[in-house]
Amino acid sequence: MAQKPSIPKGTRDFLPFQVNRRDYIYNTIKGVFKKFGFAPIETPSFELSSTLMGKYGEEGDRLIFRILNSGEKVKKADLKSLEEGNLPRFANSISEKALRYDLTVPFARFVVQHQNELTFPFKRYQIQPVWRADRPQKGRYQEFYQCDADVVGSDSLLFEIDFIQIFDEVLTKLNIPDFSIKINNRKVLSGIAEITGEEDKIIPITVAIDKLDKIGEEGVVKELKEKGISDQAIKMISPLFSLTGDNKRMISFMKDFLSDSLIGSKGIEELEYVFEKTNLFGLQRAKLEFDVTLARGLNYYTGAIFEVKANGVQMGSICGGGRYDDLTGLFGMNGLSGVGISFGADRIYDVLTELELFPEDISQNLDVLFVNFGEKETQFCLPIVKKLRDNGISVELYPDATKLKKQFKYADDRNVKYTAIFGESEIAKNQVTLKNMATGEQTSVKVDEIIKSLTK
RNA sequence: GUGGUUGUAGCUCAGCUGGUUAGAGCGCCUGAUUGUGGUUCAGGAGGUCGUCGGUUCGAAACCGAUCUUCCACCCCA
Repeated sequence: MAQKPSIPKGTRDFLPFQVNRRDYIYNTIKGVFKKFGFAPIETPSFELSSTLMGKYGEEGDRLIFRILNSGEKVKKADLKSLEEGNLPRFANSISEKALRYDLTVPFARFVVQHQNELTFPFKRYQIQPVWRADRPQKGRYQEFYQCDADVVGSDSLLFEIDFIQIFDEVLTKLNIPDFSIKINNRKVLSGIAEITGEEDKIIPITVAIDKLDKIGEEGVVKELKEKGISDQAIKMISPLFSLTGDNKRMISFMKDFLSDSLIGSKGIEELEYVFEKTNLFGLQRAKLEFDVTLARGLNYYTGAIFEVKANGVQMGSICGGGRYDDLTGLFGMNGLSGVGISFGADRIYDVLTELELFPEDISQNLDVLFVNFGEKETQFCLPIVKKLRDNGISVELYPDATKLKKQFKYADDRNVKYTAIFGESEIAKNQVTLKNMATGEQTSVKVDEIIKSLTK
């Protein structure tokens, strides 16, 4: 018996209307990337394990999909390591490849490998699927697409400003009514750790305060204590919990707060620059917000950190990004600063669905359907069909001369704009009857004028 | 990775403390309407109750395993 077919957890099939909607998102993003001077690249869906492992922290390693060695190669299995409980070593003995976990690390590898073929600063965009062995939830899949734009080879803050505009422009074009671009700076976070005398605990500190809006001040204090942060340090940090007001005010507060920290002051200076320059031209719909509690991608970000949230929708962040000063250093090429952003296309899809923001016409795959009346009428139809197609109009002639009810229902299901009726009586008058499927209105047009009336 | 949750027709869901032939709405197909879809009416098809095993005279229901869904952690797009 045929078993019920299924697909692995956290993966999805896409129906035509869904692919149309996804393409609409990708094309919008691509258009803006191109406008800002980014060029496309692609990298393999899987990399050598050694390229990926250890680049995302311990958590990340756990979530990387490994590819089992093929055929005879599994014989290399290091059974001794398995017995000794050394699972990473055992895994490496049977797997030397892994599915791409994000687009940033493969990009760093790409830049190092092709450094002599690239012109710096090198700006690329890349839209490809990535895989994570995470437990699926709503808006979290094991296979999903990332749409990244990065620039390497420049530490100019002008790129941070460009990326803010890219976020703004893409999401405005997609018609998302209300969204916030949150920005912070890793140097500010370092500064906080420094002035509290807990420099080595920067990660636990920032991870804890990142949860402020979720678990509240008490929760954060509790977590800080659990991580072994001194009471004195917690007391110093606590003013940050109630930091509110406009960006200018928060920044000036942080400026004082971090005045004893060189690195912290540098972070504030960078933020000030970005805000000041962005204010010169303004943004369309985005709210640009400084958020000290924002702490993402700490494993490699060194400067700006971005996160974008759609307001009024229950959904995690829809975009992220930041600056990483030495990503290519991991592959032996030092001193190249990079900054980049990523659009979470799948989440944007869910937001657009929830807010009903997809345009109607993107699910339209067929402009005209010709009714099939039989062999004789087909003779007259085919040249017209050809002519319409040559003019960029998508046309089908129904494959069988079945009853009209069925043909019209097919046209309806296909969401066709016009049904063309070219039967005996029309042929006699050298006219075609065009039925507008949305309004039900029928008009007779001369055969020579079909294209004119369809393209107006 | 930890704790929980879900699975019955294409879809959304009923189905009582285990008891004949498992239901509804929507969708689908056929006809009313042999040159007209979206409305209406009449009829029809469609289910090894996620899968495997166990308990029982008897399981959609109880137990176990497994897969899947969603949720909270962890982390993250």
